Amino acid sequence: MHRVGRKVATDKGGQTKTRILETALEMFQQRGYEQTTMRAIAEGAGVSLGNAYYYFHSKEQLIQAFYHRTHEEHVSATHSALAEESDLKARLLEVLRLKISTLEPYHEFAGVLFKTAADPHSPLNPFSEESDPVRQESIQLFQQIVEGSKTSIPADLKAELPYLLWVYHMGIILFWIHDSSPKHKRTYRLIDHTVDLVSRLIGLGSNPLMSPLRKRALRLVADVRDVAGEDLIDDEPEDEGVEAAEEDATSEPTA
Amino acid sequence: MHRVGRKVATDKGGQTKTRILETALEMFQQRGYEQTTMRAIAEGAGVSLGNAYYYFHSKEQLIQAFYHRTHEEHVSATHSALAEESDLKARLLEVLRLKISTLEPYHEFAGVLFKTAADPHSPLNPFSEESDPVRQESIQLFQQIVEGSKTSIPADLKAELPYLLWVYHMGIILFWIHDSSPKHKRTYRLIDHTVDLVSRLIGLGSNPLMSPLRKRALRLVADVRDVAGEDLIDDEPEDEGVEAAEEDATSEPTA
DNA sequence: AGCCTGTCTTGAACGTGTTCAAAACTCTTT
DNA sequence: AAAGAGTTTTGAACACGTTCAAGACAGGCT
Repeated sequence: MHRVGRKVATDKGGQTKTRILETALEMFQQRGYEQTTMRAIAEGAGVSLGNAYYYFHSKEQLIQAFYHRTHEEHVSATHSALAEESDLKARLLEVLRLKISTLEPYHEFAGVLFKTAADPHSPLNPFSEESDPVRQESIQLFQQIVEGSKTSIPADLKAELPYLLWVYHMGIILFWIHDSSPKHKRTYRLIDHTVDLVSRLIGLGSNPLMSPLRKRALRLVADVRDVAGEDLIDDEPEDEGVEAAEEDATSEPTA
Repeated sequence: MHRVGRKVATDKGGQTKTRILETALEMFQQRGYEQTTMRAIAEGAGVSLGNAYYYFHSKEQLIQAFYHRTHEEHVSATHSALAEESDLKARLLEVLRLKISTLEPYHEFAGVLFKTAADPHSPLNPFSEESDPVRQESIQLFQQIVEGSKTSIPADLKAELPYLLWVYHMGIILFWIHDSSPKHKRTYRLIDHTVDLVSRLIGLGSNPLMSPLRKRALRLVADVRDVAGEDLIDDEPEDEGVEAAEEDATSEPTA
């Protein structure tokens, strides 16, 4: 409990752990996720089946480890570009492109990434409280993109932007997974077009005239961000939930 | 091969099939998806394990059957409202609310619905060619909403709108799955707010002044809609895919 | 040296989704 | 009736993810 550095000298455990992960990723890359069995991974890494489970509580956890690792690769690949460029649009563009090229070797396998990300209990899920470190870290990168840029953005939007961009980037990845065009041209094109669109939207949203609309939209986003959270009861509990719509502040009919 | 009506008289097969589905849904509702075993379903339906697989090739297929069934319930629940109301916003609002209330009994279990929907090979996946009848039918409902409304909408937008609304409605469901507020108040509130937003956007997009922006956006949507499709090669194959961005027609800088 | 308390490793077992060859059934035709 | 051609049903077997009790392997302590 008190003594810390004991295994630190050799770190046998850590070594086996990475050996297992390494083997797993390699096999995932070649045979795909479903085709790769835990037994095969264990054998490939030269350990027993039970031992693999000692380090990774489930097969799914290997995916998270994968996501974490590629995330770190991405961050370091992104480092120099973020240091030089200060234009928000250019930063975003570069970061997204690098994300795709980082994931490149795993295109075949990456499908499962989303199958698990959509799972309500997965930490990669866009909703539910963002307690998980993986997601936090991932969102932080987009915070850096925003913070480090010269573009001036209203405080409220600036606060929500990292999360929004993260969701956007997840969408790009989802597209890429299905993109079977040569060299994933369509994905890169989509990035070009949407980054342009997004940066325009940010510009628009920063316009003082847009303030009321922006505030309205941001309230919505904040509301959506963590559904799993508290059970806010700001209304009388007597309510069918299916017939209270025609009252609303801050709204004037348009259509 | 030539004779058609043989089993039609008794339809023994069909009966067992629905019996199995019925049992499955009931069990899913009570014990959840993972907790419910195929063996339990078979036993509950009074058939052998192998027989259950004769009618449903996989456990996942039961989810699709579930989706299909609730979709039909939803359609019929929606029928009268769509006949009476002609305002687009009101139509959309009602249809979404009814969707949630139709799914209501399956809130606990519905999580897996999305776990599979995100799977690249699932027919519920928003991308990949929409060859599947389930999704087609589902989108058709939104087409009815649009077609049957008095609101005037530009043709190009009108064409893409059903798909867009379908994706939007999937988002609402995803939110609802995570919504643990009493009576799913937050979901109904989200519907109110977003429907308002969406209908305004449609109004905006129908404004002649917005034509260029709308066209641009719609091109993007059409491009996204079916990624799995053709491998369009409209460029020279010599390209790294990571450095062609600063050329673009139909765009004037804004920010 | 011998214990002791942790970490690490093993192999067998369990439960579950899925497959399949063979049996049972049903209706039509001879 | 009997034979034949579907269709439906069965039960056993397989593969895989996961669990767990037990053992092996470290140090550090007396």
